Amino acid sequence: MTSRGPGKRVRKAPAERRNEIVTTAARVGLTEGLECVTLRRVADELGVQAGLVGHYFPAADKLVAEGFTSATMTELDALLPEADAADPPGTLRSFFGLISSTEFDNVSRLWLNARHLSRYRPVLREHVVEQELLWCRRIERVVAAGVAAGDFRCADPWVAAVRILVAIDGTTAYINTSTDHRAAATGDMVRTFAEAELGLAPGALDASAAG
Amino acid sequence: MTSRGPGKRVRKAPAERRNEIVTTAARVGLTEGLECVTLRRVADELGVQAGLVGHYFPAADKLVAEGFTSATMTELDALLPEADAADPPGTLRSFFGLISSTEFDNVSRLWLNARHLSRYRPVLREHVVEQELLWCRRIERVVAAGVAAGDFRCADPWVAAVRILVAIDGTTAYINTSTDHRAAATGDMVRTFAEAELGLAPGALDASAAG
DNA sequence: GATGCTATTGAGTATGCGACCAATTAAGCA
DNA sequence: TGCTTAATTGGTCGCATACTCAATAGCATC
Repeated sequence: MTSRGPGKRVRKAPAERRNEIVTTAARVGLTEGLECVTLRRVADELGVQAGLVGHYFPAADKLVAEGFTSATMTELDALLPEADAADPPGTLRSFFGLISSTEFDNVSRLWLNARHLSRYRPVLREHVVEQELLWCRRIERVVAAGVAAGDFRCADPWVAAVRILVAIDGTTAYINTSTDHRAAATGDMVRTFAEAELGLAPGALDASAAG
Repeated sequence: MTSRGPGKRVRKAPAERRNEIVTTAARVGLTEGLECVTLRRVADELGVQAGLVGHYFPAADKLVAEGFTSATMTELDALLPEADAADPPGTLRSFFGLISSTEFDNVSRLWLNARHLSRYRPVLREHVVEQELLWCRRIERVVAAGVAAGDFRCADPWVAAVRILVAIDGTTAYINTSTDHRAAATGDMVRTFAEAELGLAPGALDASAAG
């Protein structure tokens, strides 16, 4: 839909152009996979020539990596807004509710994608490691706040955050294969695991439960 | 090392040739990644022309899928031999010992690789789903045997097997990225989770412990 | 309105992939 | 021993990628 006639040029400020390139890369990466984030694909999406994208990203790896970071930062802010410090149990209830909906599927695919691709692309790997730490710290902060408020009970918020993320990544690992076969066994696994890890009663973090 | 002079032909029985092609694909896929399993790469490895591999696998997807299956079947037999039905706790102790060694890293990478690649390759996906079920059933059998012998206590061996695998896949998800950052928090997570799931005392499945 | 800077084009190179195929030749069989 | 079959060769083609670069043209400034 972003099509102009051939030859017609739209000249933009470098910062703006670069920004829309990264945003496009993020969208393509999130919906179709990081392998589809190519100079041509992003250029087509924006209705410009591939050479232009190549001008802003002389190494395509960097484009993929920045697209990934852009996508995950946006998603994290939607899942765990940095703003609300009050009511840690409510924050986690909302969080577990969101990640168990099908809208989170593309995010699961993106993480799986990025973690595998990091095997071959060092630039991407650095970004993935940084985002993993960022996500973990964001959860850690909520846990720590809950512990301080007397809502949660756990020895080490960092360890709890790591383990909760491990549980999440374990259940989402099957997003492209046998998700359905396992739904019965893993449906509430992450939430109940988190409740146990935080010294809560079963169901305490259930978003769909009354309360 | 598998180099012959140019033009020299070695004619083999179709079954034998096909078998060594699949075995080579498995090795390349396990050590370098399934993306490296190409007609040319496998042909070079065997010292034959690419056209020959294409003759046995008119669709390259099938080669990748069969290579994956070959690799995972071999690994599963090494981790959980079908033979030993006696001593379920001992079987699991050995299993957890093996998967926490660095020799299991390539297998972790392979699963991560295959689960992502399944997004784009339906033929591979079918094989991955089948292997996931196979691995799960193999664990389920050990759990069921342990329950029957009075060693373990759990409501549903299948559910327990699924959850143990989820824990494993969660911890191995970081194999290409920030494994080290998490080692402290996840080192014994799989084992202790399994012990809880099977109604065992902490450390009961520790291979390195005395006993 | 003219000028200079540079964002942007459009075509180029090189590499790797799967797929295809006629010619060759090794090996089994009559 | 000679014949037949088919495993194997050694190329080809089309397509997609990243990357390079001289030429072009939009925009701000004078």
